[in-house]
Amino acid sequence: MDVKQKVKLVIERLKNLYPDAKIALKFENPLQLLISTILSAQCTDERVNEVTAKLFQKYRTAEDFAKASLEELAEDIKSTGFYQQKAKYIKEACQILVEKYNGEVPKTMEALLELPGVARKTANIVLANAYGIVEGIPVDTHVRRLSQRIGLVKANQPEKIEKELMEIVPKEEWFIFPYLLQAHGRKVCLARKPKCEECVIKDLCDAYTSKN
DNA sequence: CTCCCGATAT
DNA sequence: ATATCAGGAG
Repeated sequence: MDVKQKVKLVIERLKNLYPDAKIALKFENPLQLLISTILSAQCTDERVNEVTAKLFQKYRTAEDFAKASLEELAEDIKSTGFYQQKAKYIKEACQILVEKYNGEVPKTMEALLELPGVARKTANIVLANAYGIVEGIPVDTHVRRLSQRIGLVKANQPEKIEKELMEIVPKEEWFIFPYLLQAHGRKVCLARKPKCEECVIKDLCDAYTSKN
């Protein structure tokens, strides 16, 4: 089957299965989304939401984070893992926001990529969910795993995977696509033990059809 | 490529 | 015990 046709069927079936698929991180403004997304590296969204519920009470503006004690900030985000790195990223990124962007989160890919701790995946998420600007497809661990298992892409590096996906996923689906794969990745197409028998797209999946 | 790194599932 | 969780920097 043509890979573009396959993508359309995958999207159609997953939309039907997960009609409410959307970002799982809780945020009230672009700054909160930026911080949450940085924290979400190698950590479940659920835990990030637990941490940010308290964090965003304590730190309300980019200035608050920029002025924060590194040790204290690290302690505040400890349970998300990689806490020393993430604390530095957040503090330094917010210092840049204060100095260059009047304390606001910039709206361009170029400006976002200059922030420490922010690469394409994080930038794509912030642009799309805070500003409605869809320039690409954020490739996280779920998007990568499912895209490879199903056989939508051949590449291994996130940036190459994103490029391949942008060529086969219709642009109007770029926004919803990663959330559909994330929902399916968390409920059915698990990393360690995928529940292939209850999967609604197993007939389209290379990993499944090659084993059965 | 390695390092950062706590919490949970298996 | 080990793999994995909305990654990114050096």
